[in-house]
Amino acid sequence: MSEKRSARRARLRESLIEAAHRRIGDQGLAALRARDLAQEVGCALGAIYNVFDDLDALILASNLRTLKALNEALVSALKAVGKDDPADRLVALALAYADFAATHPHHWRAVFEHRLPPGSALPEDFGEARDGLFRHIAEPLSSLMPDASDETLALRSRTLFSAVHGVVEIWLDGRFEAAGTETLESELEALIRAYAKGA
Amino acid sequence: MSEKRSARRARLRESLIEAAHRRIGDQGLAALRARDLAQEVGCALGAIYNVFDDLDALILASNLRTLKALNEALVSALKAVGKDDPADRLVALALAYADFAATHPHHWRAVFEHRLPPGSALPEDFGEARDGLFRHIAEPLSSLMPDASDETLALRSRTLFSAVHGVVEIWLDGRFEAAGTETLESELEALIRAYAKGA
DNA sequence: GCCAATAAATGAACGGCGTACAATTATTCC
DNA sequence: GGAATAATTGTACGCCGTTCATTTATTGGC
Repeated sequence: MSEKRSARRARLRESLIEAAHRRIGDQGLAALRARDLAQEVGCALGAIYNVFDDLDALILASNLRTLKALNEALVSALKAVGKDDPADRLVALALAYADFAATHPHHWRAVFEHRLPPGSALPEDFGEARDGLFRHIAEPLSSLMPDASDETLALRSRTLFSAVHGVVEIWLDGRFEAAGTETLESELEALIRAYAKGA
Repeated sequence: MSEKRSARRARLRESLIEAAHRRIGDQGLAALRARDLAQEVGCALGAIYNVFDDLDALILASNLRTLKALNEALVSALKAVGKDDPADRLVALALAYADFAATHPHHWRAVFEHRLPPGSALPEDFGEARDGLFRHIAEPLSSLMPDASDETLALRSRTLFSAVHGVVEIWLDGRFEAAGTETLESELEALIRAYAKGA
């Protein structure tokens, strides 16, 4: 059996992703250092590049975890709210999104801050995980706009997601005086209720 | 007269800001290099640090220009639209914002991408220029929500700005398939019309 | 169980970055 | 004109991600 090799490889990959995820959560993406990671997982500096093309690939792996955790948070928020009122469901999604961002600010920021070098494309699974976020919105939105085609529904979903994201982003940004989370939540709710009412 | 000294100083500052602004516009913030700047304006590498504390200060100076240009774009958009319908005015603002971002993507991104080292605060004039953007929104919004207090009006302005910003950001982001500008514009208009109708 | 073949692990070294600094040159003021 | 002062210079430092020749461990055939 040639298990020992691939098993060690997999274990190192896993340790590195874990360490990177933890460090990003603690200190933010900008504080991530290859040398720190190597020391933390107990491998040589060069060993990182044996299991990852570069740090970008490692960051993407960590960010993928964040996206999956975020997705789960949205799913359970949808489970906890009534199925009747689509506006309620949209509000629940937005509040869950804001709560996740406020609870894991560094992880959440890392997903949107990180930029690949120009020319390289996002891996497929990452794009899929991101698109999955939009889809949660499409369902209640279709109740709200019964005449809309699937295409415009997809567009509107992405737009509404982006709007909520923008509000959360600017409200949680350190450059603005940090307002209480209650303010953010009531603002989000006001935005979405108005939008739902007008749609 | 001790003009020669301060005049030279001012000229160097100006040249550096100009060069940085141009380079950011051409290649983006991430491609900005102190050595390139020094070569472009014809001064020594160390001379930069004689007129700026560090590159962050220079970037902030360039970003301040961007903010001022953006502000002017919003002002002239408001001039070109009727004063009657507040929804029209909000739409005009949003479209002008999107147009500016699409026309000067690197400059626009630099304003929001750039992060100061933790602990240091934004200069006053920068914060003022940024807050000025919100104020354009407050005016039509107050017509839309005549019962709202000044405080909630300020909050709603910031929220609506953030929402529009988020939509533009995610639509112009290279990580998403770039849709046509018309799509972005129609999405923004739909978002704001619905919001205005429901408010 | 041994031995080539092959993959993995190592850490010193590379090139590029922002910034600091001692030495040099220019400007100011009396 | 010359002492005092400020600006300019470019080398050098420390840190970064990444590479690579070398060493070490694992594998599959006999």
